Amino acid sequence: MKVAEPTVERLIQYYRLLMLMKEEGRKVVSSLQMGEMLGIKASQVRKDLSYFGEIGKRGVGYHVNRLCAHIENILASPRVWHVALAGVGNLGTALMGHTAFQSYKFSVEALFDIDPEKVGRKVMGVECFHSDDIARVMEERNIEVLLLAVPAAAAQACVDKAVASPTLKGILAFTPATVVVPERILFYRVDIFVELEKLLFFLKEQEKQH
Amino acid sequence: MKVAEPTVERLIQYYRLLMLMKEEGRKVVSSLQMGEMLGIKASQVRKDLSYFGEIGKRGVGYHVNRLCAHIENILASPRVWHVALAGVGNLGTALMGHTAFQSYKFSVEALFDIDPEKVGRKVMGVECFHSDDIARVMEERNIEVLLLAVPAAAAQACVDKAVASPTLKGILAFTPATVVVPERILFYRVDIFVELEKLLFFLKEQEKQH
DNA sequence: GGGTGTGAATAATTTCACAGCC
DNA sequence: GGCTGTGAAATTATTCACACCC
Repeated sequence: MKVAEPTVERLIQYYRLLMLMKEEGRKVVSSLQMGEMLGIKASQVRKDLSYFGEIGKRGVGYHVNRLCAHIENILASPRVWHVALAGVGNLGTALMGHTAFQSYKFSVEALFDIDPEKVGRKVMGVECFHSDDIARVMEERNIEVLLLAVPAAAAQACVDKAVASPTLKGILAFTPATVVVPERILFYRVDIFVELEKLLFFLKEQEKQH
Repeated sequence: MKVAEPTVERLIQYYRLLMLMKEEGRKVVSSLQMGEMLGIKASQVRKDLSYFGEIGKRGVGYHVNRLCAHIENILASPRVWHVALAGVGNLGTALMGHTAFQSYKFSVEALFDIDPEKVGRKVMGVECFHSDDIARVMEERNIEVLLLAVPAAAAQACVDKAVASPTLKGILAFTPATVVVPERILFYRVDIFVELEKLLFFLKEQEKQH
């Protein structure tokens, strides 16, 4: 069955919320309550959850533990993905240090940078290689996902090197740079400045209506 | 006229691309060429641009400088927004240090943290206050936008304090934490881990089809 | 020929509304 | 009475296809 991207995005949010509720010892939750906490309509919550079978109880709601396990199962990885991080600057370090980055779904198998201070060292327990060796190291270590946290000017060159490794399947970029990626590679982007621009734009629009 | 969010998002991308082309001295570009560089269909590019009047030339394409100025005008701020950054950790510092953060559209008027090492000091030229004083400082300095880069556990408390300032109009959050925000506040989120989860999810789905 | 602008068609996504069950 | 599950309706967003202009 094919699942739409907005649905996946919300499932992840439901899952996070349910984990919190689980910790609090909460047993049952309704679609309305979940929706209110996440800014989503109750009907949307129910629709999303209904794609994967009848998991709630009519007149009652959803059993927190059960729903949690259910979503976990939907989102589960068949195996641990090998990922690499290119760009061990402030942003890269912030990512690596983040608790949510300690996931059982992937393991960081290599770092890449061009700073001689970092190349050859281990940073947070992971070996750092020179960016020139991206293709070789990625292939050797069977790395499937590249996290791109390099400066904008270096982004395209990095991608071109990574794409040379037949193991590469997906890229998650943190750069505002425009990069061209072959069709076969899944490409996602987290763009802080686009979001900020959008926020300012709609703030302006809002203001226009007095 | 109301502009849809996906359109605004793409306009920002067109703008970035055009800036690069401008630097390269390129004079003219077609919707097909822009689309190819951004992974967007040519018809989508044309539709987006047509919302704001006829700016291209049939049989020729778009004049780079002219289109650039045109989009700049659409996205322009009526004034400089006052923003504050809560959470001066690795991520916050990475943000502040980023070149794209030096924008004429907003100015960072205050930082907030709870680390005594930082409170009372200036970090990258901006005063850092204790998070307890968020409401007061935001009101004093007429701060309209809060960038939230605090740890997940502190996010809701920070928002609650910020919301107490009548000057607050929008929040851009970098935390995966679920936070509840009043309706009147524009809320945007940049969620690295959601994007990573989505990437892994669709990688898995792709793999399922052998 | 080449490329825009745009109404119409299609596709994707959300919301409604209500039957059905606890 | 309360809340889920879900077709149908509504809304939103994308893509097509072609008239029109350079």
